[in-house]
Amino acid sequence: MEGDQEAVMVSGGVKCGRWNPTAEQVKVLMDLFKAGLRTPSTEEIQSITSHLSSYGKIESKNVFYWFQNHKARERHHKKRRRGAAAAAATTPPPPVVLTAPNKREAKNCLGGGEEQERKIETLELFPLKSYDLEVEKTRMGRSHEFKEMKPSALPFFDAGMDLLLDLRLSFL
Amino acid sequence: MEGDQEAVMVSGGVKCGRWNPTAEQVKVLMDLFKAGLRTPSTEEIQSITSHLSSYGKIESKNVFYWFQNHKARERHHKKRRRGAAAAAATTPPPPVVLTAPNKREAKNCLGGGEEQERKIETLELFPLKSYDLEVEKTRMGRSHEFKEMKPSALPFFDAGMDLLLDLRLSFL
DNA sequence: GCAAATTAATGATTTATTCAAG
DNA sequence: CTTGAATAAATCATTAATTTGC
Repeated sequence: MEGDQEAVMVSGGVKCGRWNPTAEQVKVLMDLFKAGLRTPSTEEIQSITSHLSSYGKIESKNVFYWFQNHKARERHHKKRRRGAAAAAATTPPPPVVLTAPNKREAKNCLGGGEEQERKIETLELFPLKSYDLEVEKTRMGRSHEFKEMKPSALPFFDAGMDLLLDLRLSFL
Repeated sequence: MEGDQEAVMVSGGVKCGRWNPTAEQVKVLMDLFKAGLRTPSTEEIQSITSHLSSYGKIESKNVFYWFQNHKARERHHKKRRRGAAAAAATTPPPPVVLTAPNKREAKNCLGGGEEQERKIETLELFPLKSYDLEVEKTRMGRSHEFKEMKPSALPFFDAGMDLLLDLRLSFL
């Protein structure tokens, strides 16, 4: 039961309900998640999407939503846990806690500070972005230090033309 | 005190913090909002952005965020009502309340159902998309009727190719 | 009168809820 | 019931107003 999950939409009848992830796709996504990826950047999303497209139809937004939902539901499931003995020993401690270039600075915490953000260090699933670059990007970081900063260090404000819809994806 | 709000960034020093709307830009946006536009579609956003770019630097996401924030804050301000005669004549009742092709179906309501969704019928600010088309688009509305619906009817994520970063912005 | 410090607005991001397809 | 998709509410962060001391 794992060989024909794709090829249901986009065949001729323009039948495109919602994305139905393939087993392989889910596996990769899950691996990435387990590795610590929570909020992939635009570039990461694109990269992931690109690679996952080999397994079947997929769009950037699917990847985006997947991480969003998975993250949210992971938390929610821990709190509810149908039965009783729930979040007792069900909380597998975060694997790696390296630099967190994606979050603000470190965030003043908000929900209470349950689980800090965690970031991957080396994901060998496929060459994503070379995470070092993220340190430079740092979203927008301290923009008050723009003094001598080169434009390359900027996020990607370049845009150049909204004609191509260069919307971002960094929400969350 | 109102003629030099632009031309502060994008001059040569690559100084681009956050978008700072021009008076004209704000005016147009405000007009659109007053006309009833609350959650513009991608195409509308693009069109608006395109037209507003004549007044100064602007990106699609700015337009998107603007509507989002303005909508949210309009509601919030009504509940709090700071001083007394603050927004006295600042709250003009909704002008037109035609079809609501943008929302789901009619939504089960959520906040309580204060003000129903309202939609513009004819915005003569500039030829947007020809709102008739919206009836077809209907965001996603009854997506269970996808039967013969063309992919063009999809929200906006149509994508076609993530290679060009056609991510959307409809979260939130 | 102006520039640093403080506050008020509001642009941008994240989290929580909701809806609906499978 | 599970989960992809979408929206609204809450939050953070930066810019403009405004105030204050000189």
